[in-house]
Amino acid sequence: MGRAPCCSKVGLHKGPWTPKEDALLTKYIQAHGEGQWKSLPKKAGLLRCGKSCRLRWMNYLRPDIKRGNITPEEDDLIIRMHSLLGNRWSLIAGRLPGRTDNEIKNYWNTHLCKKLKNQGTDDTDTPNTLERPQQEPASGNKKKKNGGKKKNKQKNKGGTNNAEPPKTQVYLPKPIRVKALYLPRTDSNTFTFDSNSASASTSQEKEESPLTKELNLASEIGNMGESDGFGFFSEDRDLVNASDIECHSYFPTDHGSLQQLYEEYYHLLNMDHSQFVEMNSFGESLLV
DNA sequence: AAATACGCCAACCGCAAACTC
DNA sequence: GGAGTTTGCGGTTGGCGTATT
Repeated sequence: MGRAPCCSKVGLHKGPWTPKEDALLTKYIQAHGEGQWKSLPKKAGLLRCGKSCRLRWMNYLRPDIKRGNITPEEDDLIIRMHSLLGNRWSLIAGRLPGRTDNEIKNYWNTHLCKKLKNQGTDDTDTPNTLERPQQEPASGNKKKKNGGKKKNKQKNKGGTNNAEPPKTQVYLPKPIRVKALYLPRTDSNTFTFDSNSASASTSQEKEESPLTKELNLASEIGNMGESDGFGFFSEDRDLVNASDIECHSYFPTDHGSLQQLYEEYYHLLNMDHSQFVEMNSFGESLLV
């Protein structure tokens, strides 16, 4: 028996969020900040599980979410980042300010998958330079509930396509959790976020990572300073109201600079295999 | 106009990493 | 160091809207 679903508690709402719930959640987070997802629903007066609240906030309610169509530049970047990183949606999303991993994942599965297949590129499974260690069929034993309505969308994702010859395994930085910026809270915290503390905590991170330094350099070169940018792997997503916050952007939002960063990625990930040991720590460092 | 097929995307689920004690 | 808890990620599903028959 697996563990019980997190939302199995009697009385918890599931399914689409109502405007009222949205308002409650938004109001609570604006007052108290993100985090404490487990206890948040209770405190906010929501009959939802914490996970559901987090998801709703991250994917829909955050004020910095960019709505609207994916631009051709973003489209292009997603394709190329995916070719390097595979299904690391959160990492890819981290390069696209205002886009969420869910959005990119959906976009990939609905648009780009087809597009690439039509082009014969079929980059739908694995990165062309790297492969996730021990990449397994992600959900081979998951039951399919709705026997039939769906058309086996993305069924063979992740290597269930058995007959494929074994690919050369190359080091890939193991998928890591993209950690949100830590925001110190106090009891009376009203979730104001001053730029000094923001840059203090992030500069700390910068100092720890050689690649981050490089990327910061790239950022400086590449027209930095927009207030709506996200951090690289630190994801300044704790920003509740971007308009209130002056925050350094480590990464560019314009396509030219994204291109530059992509090239850095590409270079990094295509290093000679003999350098992988070194790259291991190097790669790890950029994911911290 | 009705039925069916398909596309899209918000939300759920399970797993595992990170954190806390 | 280990157990328990919390958080984040990626895969998958369900349901609504639109297109096609």
